[in-house]
Amino acid sequence: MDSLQKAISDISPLSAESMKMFCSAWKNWQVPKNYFLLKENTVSDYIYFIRKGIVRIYYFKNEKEVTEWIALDEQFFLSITSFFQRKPSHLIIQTIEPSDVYGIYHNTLMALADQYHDVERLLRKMVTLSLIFSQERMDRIQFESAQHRYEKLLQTTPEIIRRVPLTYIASFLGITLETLSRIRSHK
Amino acid sequence: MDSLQKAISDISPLSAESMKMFCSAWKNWQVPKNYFLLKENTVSDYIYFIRKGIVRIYYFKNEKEVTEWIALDEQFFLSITSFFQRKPSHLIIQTIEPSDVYGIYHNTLMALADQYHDVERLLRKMVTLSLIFSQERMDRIQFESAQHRYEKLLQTTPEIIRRVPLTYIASFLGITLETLSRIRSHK
DNA sequence: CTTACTATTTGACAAAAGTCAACTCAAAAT
DNA sequence: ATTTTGAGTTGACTTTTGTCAAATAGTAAG
Repeated sequence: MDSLQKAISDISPLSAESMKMFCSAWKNWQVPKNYFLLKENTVSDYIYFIRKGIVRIYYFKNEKEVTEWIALDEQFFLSITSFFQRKPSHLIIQTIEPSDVYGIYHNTLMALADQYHDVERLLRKMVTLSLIFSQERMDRIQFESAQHRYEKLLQTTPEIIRRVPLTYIASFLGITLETLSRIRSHK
Repeated sequence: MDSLQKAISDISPLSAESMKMFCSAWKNWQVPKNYFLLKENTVSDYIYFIRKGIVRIYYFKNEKEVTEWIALDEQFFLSITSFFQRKPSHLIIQTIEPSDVYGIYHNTLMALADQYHDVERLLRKMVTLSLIFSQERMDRIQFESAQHRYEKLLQTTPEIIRRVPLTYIASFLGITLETLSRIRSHK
């Protein structure tokens, strides 16, 4: 529970009581490789935190898989649209490695956010951080070459390249597997 | 003040007291065309609401203007990074038409969010909505053809195409002016 | 009504990335 | 040990969009 608690505190401090209530609301699962945390057309009930392992979040667009996000190392992740709007998800969340995952149930979280002002604030800050990531990512995808995007990923999260199959990395970078392969062989 | 209040209520209801305090915290400006609401390298102090008029939010990338967002018709807008992280903005916000604009000051908003739980919740919901837009936009830019993106914009917000110069629309769609011109002439 | 300026269009060519198919290599299964 | 399978690479070719330059249309100012 320790690393989750730290991740929370890093985003926004909570009072002792809120922290106690909030932390104890998370469930923990040990899930194998290729396990589905969220299946297509299901309403997503959890915000997750990955303590160890890797998951990818993807969807199908014209029969092809598009990787929207890859989470590892003490990161939070969720299907934003489905979780907050309570709609069936077009996103799929699947582990890439055996993983140690925490999750907080939608209704539980919302009840806590209603009850504790500081939990609501924490939630707001979490969403704000996601938004900042999302904008940065969009900027990169729109205006930087595939090569540059790959190099950036290599620089910021080399872990991903070591632990995730290239097919997924390619689609995370918004390019085809072949293009990625060519970029990699250029030196 | 009416249309602002409606826009707020549509996102999240506020108690009578919160609503009164919150609404009265907004300032109003009538600004001419081409007016800068936010200049480069300035910390952004406001969340804005545009009651009438149009603004565009853009930045420079390799000496070229990139339009990140175009807001019109009762929309909220802001420089997310700068406003929330209190960092000088690489974004520029400029009106495209004479506009009727409301703004709430950073410290005022944060004080209200601290004081009133429901204002914090409203803020969280606003950020969540932005995040959903941002993700949808990224998906479109990454996986739909320029033509498709243009048609979608034409369908959803034809207002923008009527009232905004094509240069800005092109860069909002993530394409060059020439490409946009060709798409338009194809029928 | 002209001039000057800006916005938009068009053409010729180049670059980036995608598509499809064949091939290599290594790991897993028999 | 051999076969099967899946991941990744490579080649040839196509498509989409960008770039640069020139032409045209549109608008505002004198």
